[in-house]
Amino acid sequence: MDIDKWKSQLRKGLVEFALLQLIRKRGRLYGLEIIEGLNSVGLTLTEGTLYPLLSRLAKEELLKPQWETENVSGHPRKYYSISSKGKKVIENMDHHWSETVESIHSLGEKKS
Amino acid sequence: MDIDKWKSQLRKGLVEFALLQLIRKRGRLYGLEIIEGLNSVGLTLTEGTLYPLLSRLAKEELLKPQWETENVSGHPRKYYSISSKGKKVIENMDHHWSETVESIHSLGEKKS
DNA sequence: GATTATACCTTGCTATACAAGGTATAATGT
DNA sequence: ACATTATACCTTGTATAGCAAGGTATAATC
Repeated sequence: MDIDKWKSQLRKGLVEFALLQLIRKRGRLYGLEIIEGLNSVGLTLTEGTLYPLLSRLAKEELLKPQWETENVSGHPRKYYSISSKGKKVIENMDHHWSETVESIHSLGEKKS
Repeated sequence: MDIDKWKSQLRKGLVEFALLQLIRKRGRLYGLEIIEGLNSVGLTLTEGTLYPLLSRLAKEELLKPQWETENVSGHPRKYYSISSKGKKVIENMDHHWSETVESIHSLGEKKS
C-alpha cells in the first residue's frame, strides 16, 4: 500500500505547523523533546526532518535558539522558543488551517 | 511573508486526498471540472499540479480514466471515476486524516 | 579507558507543487 | 476560407520538504 508515501507527503508543511504550536504551548523545548512531544500525539517525525526544520525556522527568526550547558547532564541542549514574529506567523497558520479543515470536511459530505 | 510557501507545502498530499474525495462524491469528473470544484471550496491548484497527479492516480489504478469525444462540444474530455481499489485507499486516508486533525487540535489546546 | 546514553547535525534520495509554455479540437468572427 | 478565441489536456524545469543512514560530541557508567 502506497498510503505511507502519501502520509509522508501530507507531513510536508504540517510538521512545521505542529512544531510551532507545540513550542508555543510548552514555552521552551529542545530537539529530542520536540520529537517526543509530537510522537506522543501521533505525529511521527525523525531527526533528519527535525533539525533542518529547526535551523530554517531559526534562520527565518520564527524561533529563538539558546544553548544550555549548565544544569544539564550529558550533551548540551539547544532550546527553542517562539519569537514575536513567530507568534504572528502561527496565527496566520491557525487561520489557514481552520479553513483547510473545513474545505476538506465539505468535500466529504454526502452529495453536493 | 513566506506563509505562501508553507501553504504550498501543506498542499502536498492534501490535494491528492481532496481530489479523491471530490470525485467520489460527484461520481465522474474531467480535469478542468476538478480544478473548479476544488477552487470553489477554497483549495487552489493549477493544471501543472493536477494533470501529473491524475496520471499517477490512474497508473496506480485508484482512478479509471475514460475519453469522451461524443456529446461534447470543443476539445475531447478525459473523465475520471474512482476504482474499487481507490475506494479502499480513500477510506484509509479518511481515517488517517481524522487522526491528524485531532492531533493538531490537541496541540492547539491551552497548556498541557 | 571502553562502553553506553543522550543530543545535535549532514548527505543523498525521492516525491510533489507550481509557473510557464506547448498541443489539439471545434466554434465563432470577418 | 482563414484567423481568432475558448476549451481542454499535457510537459519541462525548479524549489522544497521528509526521511533513512551515517556522523560528531559530551558526560555518565561499567
